[in-house]
Amino acid sequence: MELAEAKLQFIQAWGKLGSEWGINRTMAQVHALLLVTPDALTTEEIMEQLSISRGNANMTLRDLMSWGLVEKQLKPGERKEYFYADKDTWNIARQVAKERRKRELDPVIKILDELSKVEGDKNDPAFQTFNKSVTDINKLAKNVDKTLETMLKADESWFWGSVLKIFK
Amino acid sequence: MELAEAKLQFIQAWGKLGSEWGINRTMAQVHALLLVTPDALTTEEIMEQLSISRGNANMTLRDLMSWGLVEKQLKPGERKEYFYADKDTWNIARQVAKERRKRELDPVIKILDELSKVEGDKNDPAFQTFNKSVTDINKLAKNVDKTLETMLKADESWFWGSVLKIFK
DNA sequence: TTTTATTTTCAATAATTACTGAAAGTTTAA
DNA sequence: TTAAACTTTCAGTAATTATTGAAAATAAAA
Repeated sequence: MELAEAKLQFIQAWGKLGSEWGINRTMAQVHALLLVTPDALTTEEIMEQLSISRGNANMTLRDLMSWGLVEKQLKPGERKEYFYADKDTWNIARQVAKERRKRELDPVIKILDELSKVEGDKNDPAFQTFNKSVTDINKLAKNVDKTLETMLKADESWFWGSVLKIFK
Repeated sequence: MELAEAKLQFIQAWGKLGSEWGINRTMAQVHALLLVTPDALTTEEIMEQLSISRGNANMTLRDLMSWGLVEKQLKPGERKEYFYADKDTWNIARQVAKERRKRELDPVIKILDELSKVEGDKNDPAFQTFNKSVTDINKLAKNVDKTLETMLKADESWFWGSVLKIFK
C-alpha cells in the first residue's frame, strides 16, 4: 500500500470511530490528518486535503483547540496561521479523557448524586428499584472518575504496566 | 423530589449521556426506564411512558436486546411480550464494553494492524510521522483491548479493588 | 377456517446535525 | 489612510439520523 493511500485510510477509520463515539466525523478527520503530518498545516491546506469549506475548517480547528488536541502556530514573518497536533498518543488519550470527564461524566455524577438523595417508601418496589439502580450507577461512575483522575496524572508505561500486571 | 420526577430526570440524564457517546437517545431512555422499573413492561407501556411510536419502541427494544441489555419475557397465558432489563450495573457495564469492543474497537485494530505494516522511506518525515502515529495508537488500542478482555471476565469488587488499589 | 390480538416492517416525514460560502471582521503593511 | 491577506461568523442549505404510522405479517383463539 502507498503512503498516500494509507493516510487516507487512516483518516477514514479515525473519522468513523469518532462518529461512533459522538465526535464529529470531520473533527476526527482533521485531527487524523494532522497526526500523520510532520509539520503544521494552514487552513488552506486542510481545506484542500479533506475537501471541506473554509468555514468548516475554521470551526473544526477551533473545536480541536478547545479539546487541547491541536495548537495554533505562528511563523515569524508570516501572516498565515498554522495548525499542529501533538503526536504523543498518551497525551492525546489523556486530553480526551480529561475533556469528556469534564464535559460529560462530571455533570452526570452531579445529577446522580442528587437522585441518590431522593427518599421514598422503603417497601415500595418502585422506589427500591429506582434507588438501587441510581446508587449503583453512581458508584460505578465514581470509580471510573477516580480511575480517570489517576490516568490524567500518570505516566504511560507506568499506567499500563500497573493495569496489565494485575490482570495477568 | 418526588419519585416520579426523579425517574424522569434519570431518564433524561441517561438519554443525554447516551447521545453524547453515540448511542441513540431513545434507546438510552428506554433502557433507563426499564432500569428503574421493577417489573417487565409491555411495548404499550413503554410507548405511553416515553411518548414514542410503536415502530420506534419496537426497533429500540430489538436494538437493546441485540446489545444484551434487555430481554423479552413471555408470561404464561398471555399473548403480549414483556421487556425486562437486568439491573446489575456491573453486568451492564461489561455488556456495553463487550459490544463496543466487538463493534468498534476490534475493527479499528484490524485496520491499524494493516496500516502498521505499510512500508516506506525511513528518512522521509511524512513516513516517519505516519508510522509513529499509527503504531502508537495501535499499541494503545491493544492495551485498552486487553484491559476490556480482563474486565469482561472479572468480578466487580475484585476489578475495582485492584484498579483503585494501584492508583492510590 | 376466520377473527382478533399482537408484532414487525418500512416508506414517508420530521428532527437534528453538519457544512457551505459569501459577507463582515481583523490585522498587518504599504 | 487604504489595501491586501487572512480569519471569523452565521443564515441558508444539505446530509444524516431518528421517528412515525399505517399496512403487512404472524400467531393464537374462536
